Parts: sequence; structure tokens; C-alpha cells
Amino acid sequence: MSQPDTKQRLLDVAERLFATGGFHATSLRAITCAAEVNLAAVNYHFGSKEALLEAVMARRLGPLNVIRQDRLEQVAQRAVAEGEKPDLRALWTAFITPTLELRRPESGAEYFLSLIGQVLADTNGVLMQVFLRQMSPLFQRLFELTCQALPGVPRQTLFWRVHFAIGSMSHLMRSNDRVPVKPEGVDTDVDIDAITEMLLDYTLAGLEAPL
Amino acid sequence: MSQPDTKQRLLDVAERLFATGGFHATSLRAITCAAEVNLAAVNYHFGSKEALLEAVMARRLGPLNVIRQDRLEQVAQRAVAEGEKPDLRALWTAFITPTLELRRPESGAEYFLSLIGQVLADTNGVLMQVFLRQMSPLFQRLFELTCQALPGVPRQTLFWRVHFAIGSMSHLMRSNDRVPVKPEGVDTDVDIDAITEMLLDYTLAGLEAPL
DNA sequence: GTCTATACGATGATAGAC
DNA sequence: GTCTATCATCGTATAGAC
Repeated sequence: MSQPDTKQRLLDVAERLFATGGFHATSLRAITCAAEVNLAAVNYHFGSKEALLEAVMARRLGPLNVIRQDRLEQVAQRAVAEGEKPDLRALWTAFITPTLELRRPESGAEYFLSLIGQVLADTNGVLMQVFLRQMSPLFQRLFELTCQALPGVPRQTLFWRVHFAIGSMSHLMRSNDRVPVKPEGVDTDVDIDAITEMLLDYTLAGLEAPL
Repeated sequence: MSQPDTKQRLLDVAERLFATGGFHATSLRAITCAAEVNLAAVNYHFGSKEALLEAVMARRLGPLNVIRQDRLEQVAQRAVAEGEKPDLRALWTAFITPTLELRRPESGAEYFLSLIGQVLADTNGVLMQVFLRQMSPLFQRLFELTCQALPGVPRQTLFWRVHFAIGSMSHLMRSNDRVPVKPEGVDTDVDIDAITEMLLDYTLAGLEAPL
């Protein structure tokens, strides 16, 4: 390998350009030019433009999902140990916190979240299928534990409420800095911890809503 | 005009193909072929592919926003007349109900919602800007009335909660039939009235969540 | 194995004849 | 208003240099 970091450079540049300019609007020529590699390098190393995006996602999603799964199981085991229902707030904290942590500039994944937000929205795309294959076990587990935590709410109802919660979260991920409407007297530039707590309060109240 | 309904046919076909196949994946050649018009007709009548989508959106969004704005003002005026705060449930019913009504096959706009969901997700796109310009007054008004209905919650907090609510709603719009994960014992094919009520319960609980 | 140069078909857009 | 012809650019594929 004369250029040992060609793949790495492609992943980094693609993540940034896809996130800032959009997947479809970003050409392979723009990526390979910015990464200072040949155009054909993408197809050689990854196979296609879609496969490149898939690799960009997998690189971050893999470790992230391990963390979320671990923290989810910790909450589940604590519930078993204490012989009680899983703690709802702990459950959703385990799911939300590691995700929003990526918004911190120090994480090195500042562009990743808005990228995921885009993919999550592309209902018809193949990318969605790829993403879901990675996420499906986590979603299933989160749903089951939420059902255990809220035995009073019908599964059917909880399914849709979890669906709504995912919607809020993905919408937040997508709105990196640009928030649709900024009314007077509102500062949209709040820190991550504050937003995380607001999302948690909102989501928990929704999940526990009276029937 | 030898073909007086060329524009109309283009709008109808484009709405259907954009919604089912995705905006980027649908070529102008596929649209003009299905509509049985010449390829250049799109650029003649609308100017560009993006402008065509904009026209498709505006055709439905205009009347819909008039309805939503009217119903919002009805709630506001009732509050003034009774000298009380606006009713929160009535407020969000006015916003959500006319929208989800479009999911009914009889509405003739069955493809529209998933199209809007796509646009709402394309954070970086020009389409988003177009959409927001149409929606911004409605969002502003909904936010202000929500603030009036919940004077105990800080504007800053309510801003984000409204943001989360919009996220749930757009996520629901996007998932026309295809829901990411279907756990056991859950029927995802519920009727619109039931889903509307579940979304309302969820959203209201979130907006009113304790601090 | 890795990179380069080059070519192919399809796309969105446009100019000009009718 | 409608059509044909043509353009630059896109994602992709491949042959050949190192």
C-alpha cells in the first residue's frame, strides 16, 4: 500500500461532505478531489457510492450500538437483581445519552449525526434497509424493556409511542444547528446536556401519558 | 394550448413517482414518459426538477395551511372570548388532524404525506427552505399559542418541546406503511383516527411534562 | 494489491426549429 | 407550446502501469 490511509481519508472526507452537502448532492468527484485520491479509488475500495456511505455509517454505528446495548442490559440486569420493573428513565437515558454525546466537537464524529438523520428520513432508500439491519436488535430490545417498564400501557399503544420517540430523536439529530423557526426570546444554541435532559423529560412524559 | 392539462398531468404523475420512488431516484424521463409528454415540458412549464417538486408541494400545502391556520385561529378566538388560556388539546388537534386526514385514500393526496416527510428530512436541501417559507407563519403561531396555553413552562423549553413534537409528526408522515421494526403481537395497520389520538396523547403529555 | 487514465450510459438542463 | 438535438456532469466499469 503506497497510500496506506486512502480508505481512511475517503471515509473522513465522505462523512463530512455527505453530512454538510447531502448524500445525493455530493459527487464522488468532489470527494476524491478533496481527499486527493483518484476517482476510481471509491469503487475499488468500497464498490459504489452507496457502499461508501454504508462504510461511513458502520464505522461509527458499530461501536455506538455496542455501548447502547451494554447500557441497556445494565439497566435490565439491575431490574432483575432488584426484582423490580426496569427503570424507564434509566432505559431511555441509556439509549439517548450515548447518541447525543456524538454532537460534542471532541467526539470527532460531529458530522455523523446529521448524516444518520438524513438516512433515517430516506424511507424508500436502500440505505434505510442497511441502517435498520444494524439497528433492529437494539430497537427490539428497547421496545421490550419499555413494555416491561410500563405494564399498564398496551403493547400496541407503546409501539406507536416508541415510534414517536424515535421520531423526535431523529429530528433532533437532523437539526444540527439549523432550526426551522427561531422565535423571539429563544436561544437555539443550548448545550448538549440541557437538550438531552429536555428530550428525556419530553419522551418519558409521552411514553407514560394517561390513556 | 393543444394539451391543456399537460401541467396537471405532470403534477399528478410527479407526486406519485416522487413519493413512491424518492425524489432523486426518479428521473424526469420516467415522469414525462408516464405522463405522455415531452421531456422538455418539465423545464418549460416549471423551470427545473426542483421547481416541479416545489409546485407539487405548493398545490397541496396551500389549501392545507389555510385550513390549519383557520382552525388555529378559531381556538385562539374562543380563548379570547372566554377570557381564558387557549385549550392545548384543541390547539394541537387543529394542527395534527387536517394533516393526517390526507392519509385517507379518499383525500386524493395519498402520496403527498410521504413526500413531505422526505422533504422535511432533507436538511441541507433547497426544498427545505421552500417548505419552511410556506410553513413558518403557521409554526410561529402554533408556538406562540402553545406558550400562552402553558404559561408555567419557559419559552426556551417549550421551543424544544414543539421541535420534538414536529419530529414525531414528520416521522409518522414518513412511515406511510413501512414501519422500521414490527415486534410480535403488534398490528401496525391501525386506522388513522386511532393513530391521531395516540399522537395527540403522546404530544400533549410531552408538552406538559413536569420540569 | 493499489492506483491511474479513460471511456460508457444515463441524467438534468438548454437552445433553436416549428 | 411542443419537439429534437445537444451539452456538461453524474456514477460506474475496465484496462493497464507500478
